[in-house]
Amino acid sequence: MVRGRGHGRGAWWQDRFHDIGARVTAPREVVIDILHETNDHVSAADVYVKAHEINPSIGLTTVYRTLDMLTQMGIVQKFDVGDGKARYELVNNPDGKKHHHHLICLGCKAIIDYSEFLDDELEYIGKTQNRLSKKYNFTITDHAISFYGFCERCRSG
Amino acid sequence: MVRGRGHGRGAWWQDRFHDIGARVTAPREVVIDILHETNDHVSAADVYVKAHEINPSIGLTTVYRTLDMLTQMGIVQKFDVGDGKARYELVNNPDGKKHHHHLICLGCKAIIDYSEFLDDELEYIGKTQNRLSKKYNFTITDHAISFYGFCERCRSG
DNA sequence: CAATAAATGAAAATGGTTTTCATTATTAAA
DNA sequence: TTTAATAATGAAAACCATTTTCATTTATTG
Repeated sequence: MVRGRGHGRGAWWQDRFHDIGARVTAPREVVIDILHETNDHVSAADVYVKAHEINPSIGLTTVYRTLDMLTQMGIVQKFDVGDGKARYELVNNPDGKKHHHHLICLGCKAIIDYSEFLDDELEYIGKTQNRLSKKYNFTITDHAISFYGFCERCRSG
Repeated sequence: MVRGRGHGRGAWWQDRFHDIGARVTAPREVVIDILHETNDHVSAADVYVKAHEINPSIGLTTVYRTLDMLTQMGIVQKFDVGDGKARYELVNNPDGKKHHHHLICLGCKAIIDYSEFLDDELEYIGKTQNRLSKKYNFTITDHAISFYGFCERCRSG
């Protein structure tokens, strides 16, 4: 069965949209395509610039609305580095990038992705998630681990 | 040796200030006192309201500046729930509250603190932190673990 | 094809955070 | 102490990411 990275009728995320009664529209396709093609942690403005190149009629408002919707659906993770603008990235998913976490420099706000040591993580997170969801009667859909500190540059600066 | 919760001359954080050549001023004392007395995740505005009750001459700008400074020093952790305002809380410290992490509801943005299962965490985080700081030549000063999902209310809603 | 409802974009409004700058308070020096 | 140098403060203005409003367009349903 061919599914791959294509976005034809039936791409995985379109099913998710249909499930909740949301329409699959051109602007939404563009935004999701951009997220797929990016390995960065993009801001809404970043997405807007790229979307605008592809289709100048797409407005910033729609980008925000789409990113919010995707976040609500758990398709995108929104997070904050501390520089005043939210960042977005695709959550682990059939087509998406590998599960990873962040190393954030408090000096220059640089973000390093790491995806090593996932075995240990899986064990720890799985166990903890189970215990927490029981204890607090909470449906857990995602998690984030961030380490803060200083990169070499900012340490010596 | 009595240290307790007092903030007389020599309180732990004042030493930190002196170390970096920052002055110990009345507004800064007020802000730090407020953080000590709060178990919540306060916004800058929250701190401002309380500070203003204690000393009406304290301005919002100074609250922001003090919180930023404390964040830079690693005394306070700044984080974002996704509702547009930054939250602040004291990091684990001699006087501070217990090490904990967050369970964040994507529906109502409620934040549940949990501090259970710290033994497992200590093991996992300690190991991972070591490996990461070596591999990425990064000085790690702090970490955050957040679980996202839906509380009972928002799940059934 | 018509009717209904959802989605969109432009512009304006919002609101948290930062900057500016003149004043005040703190520290170090004499 | 008093004074000089410098850091910190507060009010107001500026900033800027995000949200709201609303008239228009587009997608679905019958």
